[in-house]
Amino acid sequence: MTNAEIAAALEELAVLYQLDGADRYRVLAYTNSARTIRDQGSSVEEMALCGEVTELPGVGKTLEEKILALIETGEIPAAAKLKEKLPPGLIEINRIPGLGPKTVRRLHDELGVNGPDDLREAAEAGKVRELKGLGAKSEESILEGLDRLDEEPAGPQRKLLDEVLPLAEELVTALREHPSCEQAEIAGSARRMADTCKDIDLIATSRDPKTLAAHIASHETVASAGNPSENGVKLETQPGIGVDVRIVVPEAFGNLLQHFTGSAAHNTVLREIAVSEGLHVSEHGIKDDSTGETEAFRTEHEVYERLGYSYIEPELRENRGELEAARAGELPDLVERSQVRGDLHCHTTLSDGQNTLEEMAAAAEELGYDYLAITDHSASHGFGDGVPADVLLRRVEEIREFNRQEGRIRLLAGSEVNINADGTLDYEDDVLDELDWVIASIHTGFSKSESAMTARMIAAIEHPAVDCIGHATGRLLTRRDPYPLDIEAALEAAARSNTAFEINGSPKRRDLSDVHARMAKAAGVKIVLNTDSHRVGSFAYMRYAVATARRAWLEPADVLNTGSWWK
DNA sequence: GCCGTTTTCGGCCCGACTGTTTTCAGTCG
Repeated sequence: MTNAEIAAALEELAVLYQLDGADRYRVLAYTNSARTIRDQGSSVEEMALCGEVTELPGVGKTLEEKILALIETGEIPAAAKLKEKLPPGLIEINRIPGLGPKTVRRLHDELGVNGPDDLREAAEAGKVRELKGLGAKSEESILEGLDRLDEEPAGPQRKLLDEVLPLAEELVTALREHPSCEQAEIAGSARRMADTCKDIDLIATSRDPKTLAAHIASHETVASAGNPSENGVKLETQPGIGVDVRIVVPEAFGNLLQHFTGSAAHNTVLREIAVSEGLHVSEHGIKDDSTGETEAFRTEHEVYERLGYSYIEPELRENRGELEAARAGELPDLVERSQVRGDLHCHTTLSDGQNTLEEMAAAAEELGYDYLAITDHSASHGFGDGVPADVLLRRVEEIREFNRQEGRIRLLAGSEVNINADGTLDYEDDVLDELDWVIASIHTGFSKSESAMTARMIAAIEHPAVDCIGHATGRLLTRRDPYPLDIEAALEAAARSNTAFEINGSPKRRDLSDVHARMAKAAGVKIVLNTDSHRVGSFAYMRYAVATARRAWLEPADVLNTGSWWK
């Protein structure tokens, strides 16, 4: 059972408890533990079976028992029991924005609503507005919510970071250009460079906040806007991405930025610790119990300093140990984009790329790189663009020829070799020996068992010609789950055989993930930051590879391509 | 349900907005 499946079961139980009217802190305990479990890189099932699951923060005896029952029987008895009492349709309507568990429960108890169909019927008959505390507006928004539920049965789709960031940057520029704006920044998950974002958070300071809010609400990308107020405005953009703009006075810019950068988990724990020290943290400032005064700060550095931490980079703010490390002065010196000296994964027109070798080389020179590995697909790659061994060897000659030119980027003759179903590679060893750089990747046969996939990958890792494993888990964010793989076993093998793993910077991959890349570092495996570019424009994806590396706490020394060509 | 340098009970982050109400509960981030 995967961590995601365990987390989903606990989240479902949290919703059921909520609908059942349970104490909110009990519900919170389930939600928090679900998040912790989803964030774990290694198998929580294994931890549970070894009796170690209570070592996870927020997981105690009761949760251990429920997780074990889930693993052994496929369900949690408490959840099964609640499901008999509460129709599954209630969980469904609980997803309607503005409809929380309390209201859902009342709709069930007082109107006999068991799901979306009942709810629609009751709303259309004007029954909902008769409930105390609900009125015509609530009824209307419920009907709208029901329509949207039909449109998006899987729930609101999170957007990839590269869909969100350019829009966020455009809007923040528009804010800065307004005369009443003093400062504006992107906050939220986009600033933390998360894999996906639900919406965009922008923050700004102004002496005339209402005017600034109205200004941004009239931006050309905005489809509709809420009421601009002193505190900001909510926007819905043409691409369907929601934007939350918050505005405060300049004196509290640091507090606001810290608050809205999050994550929720980071802020919650930060505030809990602060409370135990007599301090109350909010977006407006830090209130000190001993003086009763609230102090505002212009910068985040000052906010963290006041709370006893060194400055924590946004990418680290996920409650994954950064607060403890910041107290102890043990935060990593994170790798930066400017330290990357070459890209070691790209394709040309020889396989499925859109640009020629010369064009890719010139683009990499533009970026100031010292070297670029040309890694077209190998012999058996599907889609009719495989590269037979003799064609590859001619390409190697071409690259040697290129490298004889004075003053040009150093090209590495490489390949992205397919890992066959049996763990062998699809070029002969004598062909691989001609190459400077070999990435091995799995492109087919994702449906095998975990043990088969792991054995297959370890065979490739241990192949003496393989330098690096490409997009190791095969995940496509928001579209395809990773294939089953024992990542710990793979990393152990890689550490033994001195094989690197890439962080593939394509925004739809980000593979290795931040969690896995951090495990790689702990296992002593070197990381390569790559773009897997199929056209010159995609070299810009290095930004996302670096972002994942930073979220994985990687320092320059953990990343091979911060150095000169070493082979 | 979890947790502990206020430790085995009694707490548990903070504030804005919405829709409904004349002071607030529920929801959201």
